[in-house]
Amino acid sequence: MNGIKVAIFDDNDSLRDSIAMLLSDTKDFSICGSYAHCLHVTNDINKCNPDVVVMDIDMPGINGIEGVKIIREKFPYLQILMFTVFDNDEKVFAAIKAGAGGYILKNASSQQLLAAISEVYNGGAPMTPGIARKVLQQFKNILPEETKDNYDLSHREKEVLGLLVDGLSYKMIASKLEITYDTVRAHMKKIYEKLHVSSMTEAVAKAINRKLFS
Amino acid sequence: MNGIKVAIFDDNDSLRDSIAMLLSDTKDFSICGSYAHCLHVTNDINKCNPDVVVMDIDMPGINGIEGVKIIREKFPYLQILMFTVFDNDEKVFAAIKAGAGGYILKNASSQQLLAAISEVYNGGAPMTPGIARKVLQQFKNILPEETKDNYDLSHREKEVLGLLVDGLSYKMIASKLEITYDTVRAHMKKIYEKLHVSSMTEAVAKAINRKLFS
DNA sequence: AAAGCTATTACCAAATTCGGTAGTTGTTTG
DNA sequence: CAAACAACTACCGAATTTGGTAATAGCTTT
Repeated sequence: MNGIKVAIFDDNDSLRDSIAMLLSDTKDFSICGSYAHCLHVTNDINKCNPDVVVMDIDMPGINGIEGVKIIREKFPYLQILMFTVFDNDEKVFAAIKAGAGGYILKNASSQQLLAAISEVYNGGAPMTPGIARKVLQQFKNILPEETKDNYDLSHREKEVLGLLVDGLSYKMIASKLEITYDTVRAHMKKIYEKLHVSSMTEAVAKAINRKLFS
Repeated sequence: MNGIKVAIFDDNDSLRDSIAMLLSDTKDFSICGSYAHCLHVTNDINKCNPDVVVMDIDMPGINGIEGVKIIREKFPYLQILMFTVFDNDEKVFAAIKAGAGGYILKNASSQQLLAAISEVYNGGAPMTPGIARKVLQQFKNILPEETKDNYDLSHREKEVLGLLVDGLSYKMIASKLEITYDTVRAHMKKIYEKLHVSSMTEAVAKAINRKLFS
């Protein structure tokens, strides 16, 4: 057949044509749509029904990241490969957050682009080495800290603190745990002591920031 | 010269030998150390002084992830490539958190292994497609929510909420902002309304979780 | 068996928070 | 100019939180 069907969104006409040409020359890929902007992205995709979308970022009207968001909402399983000149953290992370499945830079070779389209179609996450490193670095940073700070809370105390973080009052916690209001208070006192705080807000803030909850 | 110097840690003797053989056959790589465990990892690395470490996970005594942590502490700039059979989230994320610069599975081809060593050495982050997808997926999930949820807080309200998150009481906030206690209350009422909450704890939890503060 | 820890309940008094209502002032916007 | 909004102040009553002290029961460790 015509292989992986690709749709391109990029405001650079000649680049779009080059890619279309490239894809047409292979037997594993085919081009099913080529658009200069994302203004009618939903319609466009409905019409050409691609397997993979190649998406630029800098486009007039709706930028590529917004475009990805729109596509994600309407076509949750469609794979999207970002193909752009931007390699700054902000754009990269925004694209991933929006739901892009891969991110390669425009200085990549034709072969790399084809390989990336194929990879993203097959459930991989192709990235330019530098991009991959950025992602890994950032990922490492925001990965939940090991809860070395257990603060030695007992099981019950954690339970109470958890409910507190969920916004429950003493009374509600008592009801939920089927214990007395005064028991909840006793636990809270212990928790305050162990966390070195003296109010609900401080306890909640510390619990969340120390990744104990939520 | 002898190209990229590689040290291998893997308890499978024959696999280690295969890799050593493979590396010796190329001009771009050389093997400088081959070890069955991480028990003397610091010494080992000091002796052979590699550019890249290829690290298995399942090893007796000290596992590969612990090994990575040790290496990271002593040799912050040494690149480490995980090379293992494990493709479960827990191991993958733990390895990244520990400081691995790449993660490929043992079912990869020789060529892919060589490419990965080269890539990790050159500042990339080689990953098996499935691993990359896992990372991207998880990354997407824990990436800070877009602050689309600004909740339209006014400048003053943000200020008040910020102090609340820091654990201050109404009275303390009033004092800090040099306004009346009742004014603080007025702001709080607005904040509650905008955040759709009705207690300090809920406000704090929402503020932190929505990345509005701290 | 004594000591230590966890979970539980209880009461008091002071401090703090919450919801509602109401008003002034100054700035921005249609 | 009128309307809308942000910042500010004020009071009331009810609900909630906080700190202190005290006690019982079960379970584990020494």
